[in-house]
Amino acid sequence: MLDAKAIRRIPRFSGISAEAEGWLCEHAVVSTYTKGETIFFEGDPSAHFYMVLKGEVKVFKMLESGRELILDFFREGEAFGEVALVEGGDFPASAVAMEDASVLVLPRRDYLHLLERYPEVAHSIIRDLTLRMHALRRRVEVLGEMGVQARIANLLHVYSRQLGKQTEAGLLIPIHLSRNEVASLVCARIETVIRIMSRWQKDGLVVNVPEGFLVPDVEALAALTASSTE
Amino acid sequence: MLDAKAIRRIPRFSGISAEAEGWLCEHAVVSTYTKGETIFFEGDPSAHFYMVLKGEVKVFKMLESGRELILDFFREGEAFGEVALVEGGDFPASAVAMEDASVLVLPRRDYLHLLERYPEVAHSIIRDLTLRMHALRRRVEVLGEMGVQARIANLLHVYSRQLGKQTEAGLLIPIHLSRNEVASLVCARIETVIRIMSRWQKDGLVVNVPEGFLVPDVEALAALTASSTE
DNA sequence: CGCTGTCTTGAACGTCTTCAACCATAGTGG
DNA sequence: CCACTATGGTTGAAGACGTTCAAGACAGCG
Repeated sequence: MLDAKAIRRIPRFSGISAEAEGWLCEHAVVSTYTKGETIFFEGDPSAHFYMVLKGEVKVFKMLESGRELILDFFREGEAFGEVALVEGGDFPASAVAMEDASVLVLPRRDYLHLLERYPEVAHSIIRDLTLRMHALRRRVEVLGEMGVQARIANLLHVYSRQLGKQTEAGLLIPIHLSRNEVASLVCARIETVIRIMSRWQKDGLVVNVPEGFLVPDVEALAALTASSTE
Repeated sequence: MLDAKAIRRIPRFSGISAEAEGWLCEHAVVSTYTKGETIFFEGDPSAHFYMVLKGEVKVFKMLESGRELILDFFREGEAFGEVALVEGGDFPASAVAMEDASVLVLPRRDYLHLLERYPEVAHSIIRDLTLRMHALRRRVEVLGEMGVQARIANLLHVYSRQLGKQTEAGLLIPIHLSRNEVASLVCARIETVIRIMSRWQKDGLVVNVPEGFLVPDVEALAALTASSTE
C-alpha cells in the first residue's frame, strides 16, 4: 500500500489531481529490491510502470560485443522502463538495483488508464521524454565530438551540477562509480579510463574520496570538457 | 488552407476524430520552402508545430567546433521541432529544406489546444517520442561501439530498410547524401568517409548511381555492420 | 576564365584499444 | 590458517584506427 504524501513528493505526480492521487494509491504497489537484484531483463515483455521511491537503479544494455552500455541511472522520483510501456513492446534494456531500493510498480492497464483519464499525466510523460531526449542528444554530441578525457570530464560535470555539494575542500560529487561503470558510461575501455583518472588523481584535479569524487577546482574540470579530438 | 484528405494520409493523424480533423483544417497553414531555405534556427523561440507534407527537411546542430551534427531527416508525414513546443523553450536545433518542400504549420496555442482536447494526439506524440528515443539510443550504441566503417554501413542499412527498393541490379537506396552529410551523420571526418566509401565503390559493395546508392549484396553490407573496433 | 564547392589522395601523427601482466582485497572451503 | 578464487584496480608496450594537414582533381557558374 502506498502513502498519499509520498506521491505528492514525486515531481512526476506533483500536479496531479486529488482524485487521480487516490486512484493511484489504490492500484500501485511498492516492491523492494536488494542491492544487485534485477528488476527486469532486456527482452522481457513490458507489463508494468516503475518509479524509484528509494535507492538507485541502473538501466543498461548488454551489447553483442559482451560489453555493457549504461543508459542511465534513476533516483528517487524518477520513472524508468516507461518507454516500451505505451506501445506494449519488450524492454529495450535491463534494470538492476544499485543499492537496496524500493520501487513503485503499476500494472500496464492501470497506467494506461491513468494516462487516458488524467491528461496531466500524459503531459508529464511528454515533459519527461523531452528532457530525456535532450540528454540523449547531448550524449550523441559528446560521443561524436569529444575524446575520452573530455567525455569523462563532461560526465563528472553533469553529475556535479546534478548532485554536487560544496565543501571546504572543493566540490563533492557523492556518487559511487567503479572505473568499469565510468567506462560503460562514456563508451571507452576501462584501461583508458584508469589512465586518465589516475592522472587526474595525481594532478589533484579529481580526487577519490570514500564519499565519491572530490573536485577542488571545478573550472579546471570544465576546461577539459572542451578539449581533445575536437 | 488545408485539404482534409491530406490530413488523413498523415500517419500521425490517421486515428484522429472527424471533429479534430475539421478543427485542424481550419487552423493549420501550409508554408512552402525552396531548396536550402531555413525553416527555423537553433535558439529561436519555438512557436509553431511543423510537419512535412512534401519534400525533405534536415534538422541539425552546429557544434562549437564548427562542424554540423545532423540529428535527423524528416519526410512526408513526419513532425519535427515538436520537442521544444510542449515546454515552450527554444529550438535545440536548426531546420532547412533539402529540396523544395511544403510544410504544415500550426501555431503553438492551437497545437496545445489540440493536445488537451484530443487525447489521441497526445498518445501519438508519446509514440513518436518513444520511437525517436529508440533511434537515438541505438545511435549512442553505434557511436560508442562501432568504428566508422560499421557506422556508415549501419546508416545505409537503416535507410535501406526504410526506403530501399529492389531492382534487378540490387537494392536501390534513393537518397542523396553528400560525403559531407554522411560524415555529419556518423560523426566522422569527410576524408575518412571518402576513403571507406571509395573502397566500397571499388569493391562493388555500394555503388554510386544518379538516383542514390545501389547495394548489389545487402548481406555483405549488413556483415560490415557487425565489424570493426568491436 | 577564374572562382568556389565538393570530392579525392597521401603521409604523419595522436589517441585509444588490445593484450598481457601484475597487485590488492575479500570471501570460501579445506 | 592457508590455498584458492573472484573482483577491481593498475601499468606497459604494440598496433589499429581515425584525424589532421597539405595538395590536387573536377565540376558548375559567375
